[in-house]
Amino acid sequence: MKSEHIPRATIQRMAVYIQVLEGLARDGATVVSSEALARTCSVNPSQIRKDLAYFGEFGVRGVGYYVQDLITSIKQSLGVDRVWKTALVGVGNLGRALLNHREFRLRGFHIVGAFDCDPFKIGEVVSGLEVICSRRLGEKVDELGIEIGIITTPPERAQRATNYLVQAGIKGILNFAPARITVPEEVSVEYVDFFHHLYNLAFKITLGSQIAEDEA
Amino acid sequence: MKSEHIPRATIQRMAVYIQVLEGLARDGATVVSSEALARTCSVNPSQIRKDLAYFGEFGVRGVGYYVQDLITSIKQSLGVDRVWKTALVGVGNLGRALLNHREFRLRGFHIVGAFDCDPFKIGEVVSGLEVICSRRLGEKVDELGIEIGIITTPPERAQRATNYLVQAGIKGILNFAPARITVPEEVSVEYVDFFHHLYNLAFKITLGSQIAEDEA
DNA sequence: GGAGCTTCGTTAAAAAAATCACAATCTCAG
DNA sequence: CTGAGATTGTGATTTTTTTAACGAAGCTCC
Repeated sequence: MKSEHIPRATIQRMAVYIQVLEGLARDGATVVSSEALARTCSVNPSQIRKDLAYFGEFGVRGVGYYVQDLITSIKQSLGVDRVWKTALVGVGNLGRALLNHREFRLRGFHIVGAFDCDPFKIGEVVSGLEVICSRRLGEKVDELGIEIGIITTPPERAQRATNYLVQAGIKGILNFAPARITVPEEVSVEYVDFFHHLYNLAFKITLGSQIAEDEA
Repeated sequence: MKSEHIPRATIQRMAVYIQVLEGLARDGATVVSSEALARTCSVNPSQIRKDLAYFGEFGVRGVGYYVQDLITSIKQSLGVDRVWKTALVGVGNLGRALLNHREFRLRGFHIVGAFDCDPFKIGEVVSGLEVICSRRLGEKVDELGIEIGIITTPPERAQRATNYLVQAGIKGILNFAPARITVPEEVSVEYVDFFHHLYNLAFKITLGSQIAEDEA
């Protein structure tokens, strides 16, 4: 099929598929059917086939999908079959935790610069990286070939960090700060907000008990 | 309206509305129209009115929404107008960062227990909490009135942590481990996965440059 | 107190997404 | 080499979600 417009929801699910497929690969599975994969991901089998069809034909009729090949194909399709260099802005609790998080490197996202505007933090070495003044983002982004910025500042400093990153010519931002940020159209933003998820959870739990009460 | 079924997407947006409204409140705004709110959230004004209508009538025709009242109403609707007690399982880098994260308490999510299965960590005090053996989750969940579990273990230990939490009678789980977990139907799960967001970002950036190339 | 302006809540229409259903095609056994 | 069984890819259908349109309702100013 290889369609033009790909639903946002599809992309989101692709990441889930990768996660599950990698688990299957660890467990030694070589082939998986859309039905089996669907069960683990809690989606409809047709959904999976349709999602994959947006990117190409990866399956074998009568057989299913070869796990390793599918992982590779999906990663290629998403553009995560290569190394992405990132800069982290805001070396607080969360920032430090992310800098020490091995998984980033494992998944091809290399944090190659750590930035902060606090003079007491500048010069400190965290996880092998010297903390650099945020004002120097421009030169460093060029020098190190950074494409993605990770914001872990407090909310009130998120927009300033954004501005530095945008000015430096970054292409995408992963924002952990609990604040909306504004960027020019050509820059992509993704928000990671624990509280969104906690709110969802609280709502589901509250609703669940409400329904239970109604039924009783 | 006060409808039965509320779209998942609506709930997700509610969290965004709260975030933006709290920003507006900080800036001293007392009233906001659906149109103004929509612009900041990058959604359609009708969308906002419809989303809010699922929960009740919060606006005043000809005026808009009173910011503080709306925040309160939304929080009530979502069930986050109270304290939720949570337990964190997995005191690694990320776990420590979350334990030290003031924002949790601020938003009504109190982490009242820290658990780990590593004997070297048990007994250690992190952010005022003594790390307790994961096996003792059952007694502690009861004793402390914990309703939500936060998993920050490595992926291979996520299911075990889940089992302890489920057995302890937890109602919801926020899973930071990059692995799918299985739970009984009555337990809700939310996944926080940075890499899902990074994958989305990578895809958007890749696609963006592809389109640019096509157009050029 | 009422005309005019504004903005909500809600119904109707449009668009998008998910699901179904089945032809196409692959494997494998005999 | 053929037929049975399995499972994909995709067009058709259904469901859900989003957007548009408009009547109802409140404020302001005369």
